[in-house]
Amino acid sequence: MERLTSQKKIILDYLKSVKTHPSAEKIYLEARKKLPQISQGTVYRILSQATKKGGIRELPCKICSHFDGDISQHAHFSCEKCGKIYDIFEKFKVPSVKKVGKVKNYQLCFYGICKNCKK
Amino acid sequence: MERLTSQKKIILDYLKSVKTHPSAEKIYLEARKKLPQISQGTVYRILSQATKKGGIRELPCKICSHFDGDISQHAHFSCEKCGKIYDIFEKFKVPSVKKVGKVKNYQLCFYGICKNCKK
DNA sequence: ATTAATGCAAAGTTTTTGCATCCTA
DNA sequence: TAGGATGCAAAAACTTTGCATTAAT
Repeated sequence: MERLTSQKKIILDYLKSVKTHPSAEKIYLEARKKLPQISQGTVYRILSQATKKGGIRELPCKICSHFDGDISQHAHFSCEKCGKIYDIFEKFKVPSVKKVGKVKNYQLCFYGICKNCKK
Repeated sequence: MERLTSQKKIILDYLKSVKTHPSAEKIYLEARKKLPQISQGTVYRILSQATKKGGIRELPCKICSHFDGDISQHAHFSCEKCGKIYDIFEKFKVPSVKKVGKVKNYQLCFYGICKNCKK
């Protein structure tokens, strides 16, 4: 049976508390503030386990994966300049793709320059 | 000024000719059939250059990037079992995200099990 | 007590890069 | 023939993994 360790709690609590879609590296650095001896391997293991279980969501991106503690269906906007990932909660109609297969989930991501960087 | 080399031609021609969204590794192996001495570094350089110029599109995925020679706006279905990436040409309405920033392009990808694997 | 989970470090993958050389324009 | 592009190999970046040890149940 799965055990709730302090490492797991700290990582998942952090992920649920932020809206910044942090990378594994960022999560590791953040967790280390509370648990200085935590290792990157553990962070990767916990993140991949939680993703598999569906408790969090992984956002595949060119450089490295980012993680989202909010598993409600929503889209993202990724700024190509500052790297920030914004949440997009506006509703949108997705096409039916039953012909191709059974969809478990999907990802919609916009790429561009955010307002902050455009100034 | 940019030069058209045989390496570039072979890679881009290949990408335009297939509908399989090959990975960089696959493209390298394919290109090597025609140009045995081509190197992986060159393949990566050509792909990233063409992506930047907008001639091809990169599909970021967990394991490694895949590339699409079709830059028309369309969605994808990624089979979690066989790894195949299908094209979805059905139209769909995307939300306006002007509040967040200027969108250059976007990516919509469905994840699930394809009909072929479900059999 | 069991045994799942961790820390550590080594190894695995994918991608990038420096540099001498080559070849397109 | 100038300088952009390549091949090669080394290095960087990200992630996974084996194993002895720790700690949750």
